[in-house]
Amino acid sequence: MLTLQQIRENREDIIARLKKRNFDPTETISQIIEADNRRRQAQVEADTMLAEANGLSKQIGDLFKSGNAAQANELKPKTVSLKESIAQAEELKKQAETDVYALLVTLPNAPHSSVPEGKGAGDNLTVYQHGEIPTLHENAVPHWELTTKYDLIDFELGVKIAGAGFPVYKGKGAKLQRALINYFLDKASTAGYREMQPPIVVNEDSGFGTGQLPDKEGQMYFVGEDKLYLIPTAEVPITNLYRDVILNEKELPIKNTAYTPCFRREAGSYGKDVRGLNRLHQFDKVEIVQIQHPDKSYETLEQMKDYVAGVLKELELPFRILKLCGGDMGFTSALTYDMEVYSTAQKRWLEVSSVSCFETYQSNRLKLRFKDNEGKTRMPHTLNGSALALPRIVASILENNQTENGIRVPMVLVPYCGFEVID
RNA sequence: GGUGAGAUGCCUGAGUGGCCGAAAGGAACAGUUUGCUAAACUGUCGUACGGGUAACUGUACCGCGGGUUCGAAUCCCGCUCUCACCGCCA
Repeated sequence: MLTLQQIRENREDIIARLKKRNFDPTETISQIIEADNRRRQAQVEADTMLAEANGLSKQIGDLFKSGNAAQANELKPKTVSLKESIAQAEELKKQAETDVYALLVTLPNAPHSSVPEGKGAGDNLTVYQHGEIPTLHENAVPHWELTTKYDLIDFELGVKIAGAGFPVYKGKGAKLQRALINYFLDKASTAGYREMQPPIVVNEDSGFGTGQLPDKEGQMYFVGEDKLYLIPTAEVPITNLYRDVILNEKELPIKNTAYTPCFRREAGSYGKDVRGLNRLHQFDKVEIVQIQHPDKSYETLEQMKDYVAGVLKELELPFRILKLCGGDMGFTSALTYDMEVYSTAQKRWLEVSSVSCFETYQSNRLKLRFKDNEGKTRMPHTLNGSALALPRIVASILENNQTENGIRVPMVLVPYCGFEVID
């Protein structure tokens, strides 16, 4: 979430930036500042009285020790009455804190100044496009037919053992999955990311740290008996590795990558969006996460964007990169690039990656800080991106590379899966 | 699942009612010095929220939440977590 300091010190700037999300935070921000003023006032009162009470207690102790029990006992009632006033002031302070917090969590991250204006997906800015859209043979079909034709993925079987959106990958389909995961991880390692293998369930504190809780509660699978959430992305465990941590500036940037299955309830999705591999309850993804110095985070975001673009090029897929407009950005992001590959058979763009800079929005929640070279404690910026999510990559490989005689595997994956054609 | 022990600062670890925001050692950082991939010495060395132009200063925090007391790291209650042993098991 945004910090009080940001709001107090750069009020107008924050308001202007938030307006890009097509809502006016002016009122909320006034309320936050009002509540924070109340909090400060209550704290001053409480602290003053506490100081007095502490002083009295000390006096009483000294008196007892020097044998002046009678004098000490005289002072006691004074502290008792003080205690009541203190309790009152602290109650006010607590209430004001609760108010501030309740308001603060309703505010999304403030978009970066370069974020384009816009209401929705139609207003996103295409900043890059690469690759030829292939011409398919006349019997070309969408991936959900190809997966059946070549016996790669069994959606029905998944329904039987779990439910819709939990596919079973079979034979070359399963091998292709494994090849992609290994390829993505190897690429990330080469780019300097440390490979990690985190738990795929997280506790409530972690869900809060990266911003999934409280507002996206219904989107995560929850194991009630143990109060654990199935992760919707590796971003959650990997970023939470650094919850309550104070780093040294010299440690920055921190670069981690992880493959994990991802679980999403996708409540409310329907229609062509959920057909085949387009939207699943469980899918595989390799995530890259960085923690970076605030001065370098946007430079890093560009590098991460270019990194993902490089992977897509190697996979020989036609893709474009969008800079999301204010109206289409995620709640916690300050700037997001989406990568979309073109699915020739479905004649639509499919989102396969999202690369974002969160500035201090996550750090603040995580209590993630670093000591800068002057010894000052500051918050670093967090960034992450998919590199990449598998299902739609698989869908577009199948669809774009289909021929009359089978599906051609991208060159770069051949060493990983051990075959050149799916037939 | 059963039984027992424990939770203190970056780490180890002392502290059982006021002199404790907390000993000591280690690590880390800065400096001094030494002709050798280091040692010795000195200093610094928790976080958060306030007040103050500033120097400085107040408050809270010894797993979490309550309670007792003029006063709690220290006593009491509840919770969570960790460890050990047994049982079960990949």
